Amino acid sequence: MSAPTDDEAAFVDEVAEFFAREGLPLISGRVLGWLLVCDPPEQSPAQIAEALKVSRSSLSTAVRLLTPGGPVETVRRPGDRNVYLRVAADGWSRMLERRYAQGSAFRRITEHGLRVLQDAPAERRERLAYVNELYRFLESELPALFLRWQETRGKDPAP
Amino acid sequence: MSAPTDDEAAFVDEVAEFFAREGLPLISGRVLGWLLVCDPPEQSPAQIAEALKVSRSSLSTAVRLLTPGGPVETVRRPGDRNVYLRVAADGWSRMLERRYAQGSAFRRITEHGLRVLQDAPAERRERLAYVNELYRFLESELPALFLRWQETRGKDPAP
DNA sequence: CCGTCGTTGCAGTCATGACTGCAACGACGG
DNA sequence: CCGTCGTTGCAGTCATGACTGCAACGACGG
Repeated sequence: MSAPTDDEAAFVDEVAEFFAREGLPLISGRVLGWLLVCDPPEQSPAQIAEALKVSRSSLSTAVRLLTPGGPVETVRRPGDRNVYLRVAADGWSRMLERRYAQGSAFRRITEHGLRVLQDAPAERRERLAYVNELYRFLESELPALFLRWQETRGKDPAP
Repeated sequence: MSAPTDDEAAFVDEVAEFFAREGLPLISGRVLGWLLVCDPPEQSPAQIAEALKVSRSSLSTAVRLLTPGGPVETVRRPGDRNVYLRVAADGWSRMLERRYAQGSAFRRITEHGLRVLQDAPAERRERLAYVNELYRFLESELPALFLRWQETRGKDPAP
């Protein structure tokens, strides 16, 4: 109940490994994986720390990376001092949306570069201008993509 | 000519910093930034190493991360033993496409998780099933997005 | 054949950050 | 008021990987 089976542990590690390649600490990834399969689906930090065999302090910092606007949300129950964590209904698409939105930061960098080359011949600015256009294209198209997702599937998040 | 101006160096570092956050080594990011603005646009490894003040060996390994199917390509000129590097005309969208395609790896992980929960009640599988659907959605939509980009803009890459 | 170039491997340095374990704190239900 | 919980800060360990500098090599134009 509070400990993962071998198969579940293997899955948890796969998830962690995947997100580690994207810069997330290993423990954060394991929390994410565990919250996807654990039973019950809402667990207190203490339960998670025990299930994953990690110290409470590192769990606390690991959760902080997942919870403000991320794929994990916090639940409080009246008359219960414990805090519970669970995967947020729409948190995953929010996370991906935010990751893709990172591209606009790079769009701004390319525009800085174009300002630096302000007086250079057009042919020298071409490379940067091309990349800038690509990011502007994605920036204009991706929100519509996620909107379409919300419409088809994301409408019915459980309370 | 072979050394960046202060403004160019600042731009190069911005690019490097951005890609460093995505797991790319600092030097690789600086090479990428430099190749976006340098003059001439094609430079030999020796020239780049001098412009960026890095050792040739680390430059060589840094370039390897950018060049096989990445945003940088290698050019050889007949009667010239030097190798030249430049940003590939369509390399940038290829790079992003590949990055987004990474999602299918995670889709496979979610399917592994669903197999692990094969005998669990449907309500417990819900969380994973939702994430799985989201990745399947993106996997089906993103290729069309890049295709549209190729059609509108990517048609005329310089030889 | 000589000299330069790009690559690769290796030893070694250095910075970073993930993680643990402990202590201290505020919150809060009993 | 007591006890547990979650959080935060801190010191300390450990692994990783980025980078340098050197040596060795093959390729190749002169």
